[in-house]
Amino acid sequence: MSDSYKILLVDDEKDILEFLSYNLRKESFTVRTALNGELAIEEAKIFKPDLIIMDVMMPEMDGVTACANIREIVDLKDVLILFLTARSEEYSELAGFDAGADDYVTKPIKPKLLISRIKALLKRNKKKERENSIIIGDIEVDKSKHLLLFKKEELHLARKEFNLLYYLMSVPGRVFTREEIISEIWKDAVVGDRTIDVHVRKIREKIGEHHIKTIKGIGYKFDI
Amino acid sequence: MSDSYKILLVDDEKDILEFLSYNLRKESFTVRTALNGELAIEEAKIFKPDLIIMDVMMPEMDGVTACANIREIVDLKDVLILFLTARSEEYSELAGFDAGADDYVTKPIKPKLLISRIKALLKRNKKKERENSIIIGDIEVDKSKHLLLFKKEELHLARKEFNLLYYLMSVPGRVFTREEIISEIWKDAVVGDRTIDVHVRKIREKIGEHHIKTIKGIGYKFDI
DNA sequence: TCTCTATGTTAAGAAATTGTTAAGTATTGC
DNA sequence: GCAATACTTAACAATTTCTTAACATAGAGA
Repeated sequence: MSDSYKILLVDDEKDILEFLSYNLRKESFTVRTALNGELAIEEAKIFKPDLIIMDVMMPEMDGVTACANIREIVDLKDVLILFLTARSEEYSELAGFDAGADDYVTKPIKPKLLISRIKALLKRNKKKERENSIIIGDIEVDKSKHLLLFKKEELHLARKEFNLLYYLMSVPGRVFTREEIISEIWKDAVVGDRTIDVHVRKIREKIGEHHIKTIKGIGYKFDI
Repeated sequence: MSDSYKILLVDDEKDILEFLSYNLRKESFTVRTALNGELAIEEAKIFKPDLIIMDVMMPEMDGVTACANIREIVDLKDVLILFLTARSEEYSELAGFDAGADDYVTKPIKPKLLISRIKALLKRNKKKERENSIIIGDIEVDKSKHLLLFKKEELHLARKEFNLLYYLMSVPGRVFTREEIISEIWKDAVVGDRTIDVHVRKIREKIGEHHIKTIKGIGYKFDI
């Protein structure tokens, strides 16, 4: 998996924390631990993990309560939460899902299974998040929102401009020929020679000159 | 559970279908069955179940493929899907979640466990559905009460206006195309070009101009 | 350096899209 | 069935987007 996901482990048994930490770090996750729900919340606020793996039964504050509390925190409301439960605790499962858990795994824990579950969870989540959005340097384009953020400022691009920028940014650094651009943005329509240039100019007006480079005789490319 | 949820059972072994049907009907679920993925899709289109319980390994079309296909069907994209897998098929689990499964249960099946899982799933889902109140900034819409609070003041929106606003607010910031809006609000009916605009205008009259943004050439979006 | 060609720039107006209004049609509740 | 409300349409206005044409400029190769 790409750039090291952060996982917060929460269990009151140190043996389990160590055992899981070892296995997760071996998979190159970044791991931190907490001994109960209360500590977990404090740690989560600072650590901002991608995933919290938490035992349901814990002293001080149990997993379900902790989970519900975490969901109230704006910064953490999208964090993934996976519960560990003893095989018999069927009740927990229900309560856990109600509190907003994303998955649960029954003890005794098989590391291999747990890791495949974790990867599945992270993958599902990633897919949702990044479907339409391209972020490069200080430029972010989101197709589903038709949004261009340039230095965190929202700018408006007309449809053709937006599609053109999005197309160029889809493979940064790659040169797109004029023919490719026309067949992507204008489909079958016939347009004059200067049309692309004018659109490029308008984009450059908004995000600066240097991001879209002209490759004379060939086409254009997006560069950082 | 309230008014009899509909469950579609899919397995190539008739014994299992009968065994599960019996147990589920005892819990007063409405049950139908299918013998493979292909038949399941056909049945699901008509039956519109709340939940599909499907074996991963099946002839004709396996569960994962069927699941992926079902997720493509608009009417069925929110149906719950629970997989049955042999204990050893760890692979299936991964593939299943990828294809959009909501849960899975390993064989051999313990009816009691399965039913508690089913209830948990349905409960989770119901909770989501019932949370049909959206609060964004000083605007609150509650679908079940057909209520619009704007700056704590109760305003009246006609049905189409309400549905349109609610739809746009369901994913704030996301642009909904005119086609999407029409197929959501008008279903199959054919309406003229200006109809949407007129409704948008009426909503804007009530909640102000800037919340619903026009993205020329694409559609509309709700923004804070 | 000169020349040729590809691209940059500008402004104008054509084209496309949406906004607005009012009137006509349909639906709903009583 | 009537009145009131909701919804749709059509005509036209307003706005934005897109393209073009004319000319300017830059860069590669002779």
